[in-house]
Amino acid sequence: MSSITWQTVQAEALRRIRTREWPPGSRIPDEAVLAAELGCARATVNRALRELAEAGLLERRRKAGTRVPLNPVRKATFEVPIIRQDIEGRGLVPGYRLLTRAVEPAPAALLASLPAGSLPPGAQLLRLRALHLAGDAPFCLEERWVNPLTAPGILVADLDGISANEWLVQNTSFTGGDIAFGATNADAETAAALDCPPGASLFVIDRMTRAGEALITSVRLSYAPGYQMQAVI
Amino acid sequence: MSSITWQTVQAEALRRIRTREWPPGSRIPDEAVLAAELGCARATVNRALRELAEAGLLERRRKAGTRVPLNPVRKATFEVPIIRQDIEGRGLVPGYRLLTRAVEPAPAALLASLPAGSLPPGAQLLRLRALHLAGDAPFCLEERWVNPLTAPGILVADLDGISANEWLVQNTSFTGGDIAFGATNADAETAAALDCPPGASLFVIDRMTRAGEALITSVRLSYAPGYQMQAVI
DNA sequence: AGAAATAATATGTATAGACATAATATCGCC
DNA sequence: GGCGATATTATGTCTATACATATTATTTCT
Repeated sequence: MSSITWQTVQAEALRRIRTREWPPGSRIPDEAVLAAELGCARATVNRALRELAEAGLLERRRKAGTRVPLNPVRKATFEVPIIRQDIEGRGLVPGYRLLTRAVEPAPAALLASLPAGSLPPGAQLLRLRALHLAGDAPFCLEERWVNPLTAPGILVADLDGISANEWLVQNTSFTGGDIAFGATNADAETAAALDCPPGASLFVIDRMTRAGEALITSVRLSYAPGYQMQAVI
Repeated sequence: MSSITWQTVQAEALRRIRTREWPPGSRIPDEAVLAAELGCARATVNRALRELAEAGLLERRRKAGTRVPLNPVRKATFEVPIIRQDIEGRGLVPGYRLLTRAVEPAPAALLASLPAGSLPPGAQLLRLRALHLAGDAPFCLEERWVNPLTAPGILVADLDGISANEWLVQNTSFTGGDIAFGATNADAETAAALDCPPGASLFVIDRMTRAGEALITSVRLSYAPGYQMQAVI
């Protein structure tokens, strides 16, 4: 029909940014002007530019207009797959083994890393250690604390066959959380579990999820040496 | 006025997903139905649900309707800051030191990791090794290959005071790339540069950016022990 | 001059209506 | 029953218009 889609407009805007027809730091024409120039409605231009702004390629402010940032802060998006799906996606057969299971008071190290109010004083948490396998090889060691108050049913759930993460995804509703990536040298216990030399460099994900203010679960995933996590820019 | 914004609709949809009023696997009401129920236009519902689908919390297909996925693949977005800004954001004073600079043929290891056509046969690349400092402490070792064909001017650029990354961001236009995170044990040379024990576990980012098919730059960033990268879910 | 009130303006968003598109369901035919 | 053509349907998108909102520019007042 009109053949001018928001994708068309977006591509054209991208082209002008990349060719420096719109140089870094400069202000670009108003939506209304672009709409007239490109022959489409302002809403179409709006959608195109809004998405570019969300991606960090433009900066928009009411009344001040739209500018090409001098130092674009590019945003990358990555998917946080369930480990089983991650393994399957690599063409391997996923396995899961629960190593230890206990109910313990929250350790000081965990309490220190949480904002106040995440846990009631003296809270008892479910502590899990489990190993994810890819084929016959260890893939990832999971060390997890679960708050039974926000994950009711976890204490009686059968976690021998299903990963706690999958149980939580299906049975709780989190409203937020954060995630951090890092690296650490394998300690003796971890090395034994992952069947790698002590001191080997492991990719580590620390993840915390909340329901409102309250902690649902905190987990550290230590991946076997060589693991890489991919993302697109 | 109407007071029903797309954010309102989105929040309500999120609530229904979280409370399992819309259980995993189920199909949710059509846009038109929701619009009537909530008292807004279909376009408003569309924007709310579209964003949830982009975040992985809903699955939408024409004619088939909208469903709550059984296994939501949550997507997390993180910002890829310029290292200098990363250091400043941690409240430290950034520093930069160019260690070595040479023009060499592309090494086999790099060629192997690139798709065919990324580089002409026998291409000469600029090889850089540089150290980023936070205060007086080493922060990150940068090992980079730059393709002068897609980064014209790089061979005569003054890279002693400015990071090659910043030069590239300001002087080239990339159309895509990919990024991978991993961990590795510090080799002797890297350990010396980062002032850490050999074998220490380092967080590593491998990043490649392209202009169309052609390589612009490939870089490995090895962060000093203890570095963590944060993201929000 | 400096501060406070006011006007102007670009983006942000809502709406109703229309058509496009992809996927599914149904019908007719062999 | 199986297959292919056709109808149906939910989402995807564009348009024109209107009003909201944040921010900047201007004017007015002291």
